[in-house]
Amino acid sequence: MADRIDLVAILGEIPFFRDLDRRSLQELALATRVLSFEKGTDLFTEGEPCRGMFLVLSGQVKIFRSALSGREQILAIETPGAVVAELPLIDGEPYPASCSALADSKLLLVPRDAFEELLSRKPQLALGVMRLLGGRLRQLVRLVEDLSLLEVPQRLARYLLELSERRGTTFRLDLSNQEIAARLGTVREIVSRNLHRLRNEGAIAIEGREITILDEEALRELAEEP
Amino acid sequence: MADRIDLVAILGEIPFFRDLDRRSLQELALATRVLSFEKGTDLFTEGEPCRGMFLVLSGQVKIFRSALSGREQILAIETPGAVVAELPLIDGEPYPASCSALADSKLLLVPRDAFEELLSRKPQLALGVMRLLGGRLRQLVRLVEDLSLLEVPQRLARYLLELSERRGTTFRLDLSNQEIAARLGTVREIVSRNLHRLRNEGAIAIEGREITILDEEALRELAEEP
DNA sequence: GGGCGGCGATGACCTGGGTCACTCGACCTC
DNA sequence: GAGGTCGAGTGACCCAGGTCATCGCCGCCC
Repeated sequence: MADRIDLVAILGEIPFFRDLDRRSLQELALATRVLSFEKGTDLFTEGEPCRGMFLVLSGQVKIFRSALSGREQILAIETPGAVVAELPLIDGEPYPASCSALADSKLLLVPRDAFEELLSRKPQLALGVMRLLGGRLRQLVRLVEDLSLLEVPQRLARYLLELSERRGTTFRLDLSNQEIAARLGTVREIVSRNLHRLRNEGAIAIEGREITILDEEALRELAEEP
Repeated sequence: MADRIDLVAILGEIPFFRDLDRRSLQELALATRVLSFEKGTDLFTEGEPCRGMFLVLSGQVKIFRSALSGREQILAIETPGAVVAELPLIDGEPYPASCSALADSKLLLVPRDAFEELLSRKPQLALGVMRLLGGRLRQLVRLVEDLSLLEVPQRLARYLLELSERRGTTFRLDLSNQEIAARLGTVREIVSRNLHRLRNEGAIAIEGREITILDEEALRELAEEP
């Protein structure tokens, strides 16, 4: 029961459930289930029919597409508070990408029918979904631009700048080179080499997985288009 | 006046205006303006604040991001009946990409405030917008996958298959190599070479800008991941 | 009719970055 | 403490595809 109370509070925090009345939140909470995933396990796979949408409670998950060759491209990494897989839920199509846990994670599963029922009763919910999709769309447009119009060193520089913006001038890489590569659209070795190139040029310092931005200006310069 | 009647009919055809009542359609039509763009002219540029959303009446427009180098990546090509630039309209942010006319085109401009006003009065409109955004999102996920996980010959093969699906086994390329390249994420020369490679392998025939698919099986094979 | 601009084709060249093959160190387990 | 696993680092090699330069065709406009 204490559990249930928590859920209502948590649901209320999600941007697009925020202005739902308490009663609806409670009903929604009841339809919902907490699932745990160990690091490395799949939540769902591209093409699978949709079970429902997830809400990240703890941990971290990646959304990605993978090639037969084994290479994969990460579309997004989601942390607590984020919603995952709302898209198949609204159009009824299969999941467009796969999702797996980057760390041990707990997710709340919102089953499809519960959400649909709620949506039909509270059409203003669609406004929130709309904004969420809008955000994703902008993110993907940026990704497309990176992949198509920039070279790897620039993508890496942008990635590091992004991290330092959120976590200060010195921070630790919480992803393996493998995963950074999957995010940037390249392979492990190239990430390694380019990190060291940046170090040799004096732009950053590396100690284990700790990165310190030494010359932000240089990084920004590098992050510009050619 | 005849003009006005037409607009109502046209608006009614758009998926997410379809179940709007006649009165709202008429009001919307009144707020709206038809604009003409010559081939090659810009409708808007990335980063610009949003004037409103467009509805393609005739012609064809491309949505793209461009690099300083002059290279560009086409995100989508929109034909009559399609809606363009709904995203900045719903989140209030600037246009995320540029848009220009691939052919002489007429577009209907739906000003931001008219749409917002309508949306707030008819929240179920958001359902349609939601579906529209969902479609775009799927499209972009596919684009990301193509760019990151496939090589140019595969992208080209997929592109040709896509065209032939819509227009039969023989069709004409209505885009220049330049633009096909921008769509596939490469450059003009590479498109030219790969088209001829496909011809040499007997998969297609080329006569000017007419393409005939000779060996669909081979094309499909090539379009597979490596 | 001659000159010009746009587009496609094509050869020569270059290089970013992907692939392969190892090595090394950290950590875990038996 | 031997062996196994996992991730990082690195050198050697290679090739898809991007760049540059040139040519030829067609249509258009003085």
